[in-house]
Amino acid sequence: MTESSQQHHHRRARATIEDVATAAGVSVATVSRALRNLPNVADSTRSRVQEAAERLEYRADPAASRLAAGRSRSVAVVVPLLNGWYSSHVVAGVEAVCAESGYDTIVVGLGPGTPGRDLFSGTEAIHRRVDAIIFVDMRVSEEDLRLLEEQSLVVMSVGHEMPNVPSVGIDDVAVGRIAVQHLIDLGHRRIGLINGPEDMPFVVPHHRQIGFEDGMRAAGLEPDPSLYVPGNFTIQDGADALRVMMARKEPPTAIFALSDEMAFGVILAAHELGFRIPEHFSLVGVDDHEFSPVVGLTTVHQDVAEHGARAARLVVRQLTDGEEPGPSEPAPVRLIVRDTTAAQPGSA
Amino acid sequence: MTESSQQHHHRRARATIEDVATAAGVSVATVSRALRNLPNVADSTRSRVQEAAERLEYRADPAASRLAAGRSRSVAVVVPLLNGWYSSHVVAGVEAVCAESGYDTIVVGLGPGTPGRDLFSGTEAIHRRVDAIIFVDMRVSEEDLRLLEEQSLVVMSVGHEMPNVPSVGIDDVAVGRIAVQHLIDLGHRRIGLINGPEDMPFVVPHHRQIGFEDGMRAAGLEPDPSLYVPGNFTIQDGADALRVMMARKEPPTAIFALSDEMAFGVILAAHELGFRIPEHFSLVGVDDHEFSPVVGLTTVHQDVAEHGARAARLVVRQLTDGEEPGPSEPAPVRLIVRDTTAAQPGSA
DNA sequence: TGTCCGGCTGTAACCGCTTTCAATGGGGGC
DNA sequence: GCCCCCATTGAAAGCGGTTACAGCCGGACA
Repeated sequence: MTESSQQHHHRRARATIEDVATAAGVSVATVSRALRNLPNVADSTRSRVQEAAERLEYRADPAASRLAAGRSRSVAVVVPLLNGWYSSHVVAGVEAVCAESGYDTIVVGLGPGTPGRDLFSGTEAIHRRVDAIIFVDMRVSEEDLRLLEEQSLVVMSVGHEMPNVPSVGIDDVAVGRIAVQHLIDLGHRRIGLINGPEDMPFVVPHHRQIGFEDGMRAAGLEPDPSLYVPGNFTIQDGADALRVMMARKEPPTAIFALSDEMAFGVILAAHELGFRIPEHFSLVGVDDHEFSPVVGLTTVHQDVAEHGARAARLVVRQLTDGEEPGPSEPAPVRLIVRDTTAAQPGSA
Repeated sequence: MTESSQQHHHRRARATIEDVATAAGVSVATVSRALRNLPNVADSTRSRVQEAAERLEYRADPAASRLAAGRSRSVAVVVPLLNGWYSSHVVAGVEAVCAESGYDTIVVGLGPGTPGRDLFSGTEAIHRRVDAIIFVDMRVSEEDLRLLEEQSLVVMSVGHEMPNVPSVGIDDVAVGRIAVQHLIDLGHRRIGLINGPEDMPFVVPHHRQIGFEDGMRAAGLEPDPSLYVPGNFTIQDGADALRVMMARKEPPTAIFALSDEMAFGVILAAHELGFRIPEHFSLVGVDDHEFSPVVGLTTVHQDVAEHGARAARLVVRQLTDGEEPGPSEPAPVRLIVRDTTAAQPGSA
């Protein structure tokens, strides 16, 4: 091997649109149109351009496109916690359809853990960085929404309804109703609720509670708030809640936990306390976490990744066709009966 | 309210760098320098510019900056599964430091679930989209690495070592050794291993297995491969593995599961099969999952979010100072003894 | 056969910032 | 007091696309 042959082959510099134009014998404008499948390009021309592009391994520089076109072809997913079960599933769903549609997915963690941070201040504000923002489980102030509006960003919410913002999520009232209905059908009357945090006005747990109470009343039962124990959606909260409930004179015969993670805590604490499920009490959760089938947890299933996917689809459609999404119906949920619920012994 | 007053206040169009220049009475070049804290700007000038910028609510258009500067100020995190425990924690860590350093974090899911997709093909190739790529738990071909190299992208790996790529992760051999050592110290001799997948040559489980075997031999014990059960790191795999192990004539008195999720499966199956832990056998996992303290699982702790953070810091530093990271030492791990391990009854 | 129309293309003006290079001016050294 | 040097600043050339606008040309229509 001679000196001259050694690795002098360092690939030509990245081809620009001009190179392609030259190679195809057309103008850059035509290349641009041809490659983006815009109309008004003769078929023969288009294929000639495509060939040239392929041959040169041409890829449009996204920065240049963005600058010229004024659209970034990327969407931000803003979540309180990037490694939470719910958020990470939503992100996965969003990313899948964004990728498919040619959008970049940029994630932003904006929880209690990141105090000073917000989307608007600082050099690194969201400004002009993305075409759309998908909020997951976040409350956004009117003021902030107005700012986003002003930048004509497409906004979407997952898991939390906000006025004037299209959202995807489930009917949380129905979730509560379905869960409690199942327990009532099994003959349970004294049903405990492992609720959301008690101080903060989150709407998801609130709705589920409403559904729970609706369901009770529909069956002619009066919900007993002394059987509500607040929780923060962690497994530990579930475990703690069970201890509190079982310390009562008359413990519930069934428990509705607002999330599977809390239900897992219940299961653990039950083992420790010597209770057996469903012999001693029934338990139903919400989510259908990956672990739920394994522990046999009866739960209200929701397809969270699909929520993200759906949100992303709506966003992409709006970005593409300008088609504003109407008020969409809530994503489906369904009860999955497994091994943690059984008929209340004393009942019919 | 008269007709003319209605909402005609639509905020002035976004200020450009020129507006700031005019407002501050300097040239755009000076504004650019002043706002990015470059040297060679008089203090008085700088503050005048800053004031003007603030007053006009000026934010540099990222697309324009990117195009002009040739750097995108964003990094890609490529993971096999966006909603896995490990990946989502790494992503969280990466995002936190990227945000702090003014980088966007764009996520890419590139697992078995997304067959045709790769980083290089298609219009939406990674090309020129990011300054750096952080691979999480991914094997990347030499060929692909060469392509990335060519684009002079900074590359980093988390959780998986590759030749010629700086990586952050733990010493997986040590993990195996630590876990088994603990069990041996407790008097266990017949120790089961819930391993990685048996067909695929993943290095993480392999290293942990090596460590496991090293530890055994160091104590004068011969590891017994018939006590190895393959798994795929899911809770279900753990449960299944326990059943297999316990079906043996001489079941192990202790089990080392290569991940906490698999260990959870063991705990569940144990309940079902009527085994008590640690009375009937000891169990140690790896990860220190959020659930582990709650179930009392003894495990080898690793701070996964911190891995991501560390990787991001290295990347940012390299991007900023051009300082290539030397071979860094592995992140620390430590044994956390909780309730699933105890002395082997028959031992000293 | 002369217009008109519509499909294709090309020209060139941006998009908004970074950076090179040259110009300017004041202070220190001699 | 003069000259040189360095700290500041500005002018202008990109960065690599997109797109409004205008030109060209052949067929349909009268």
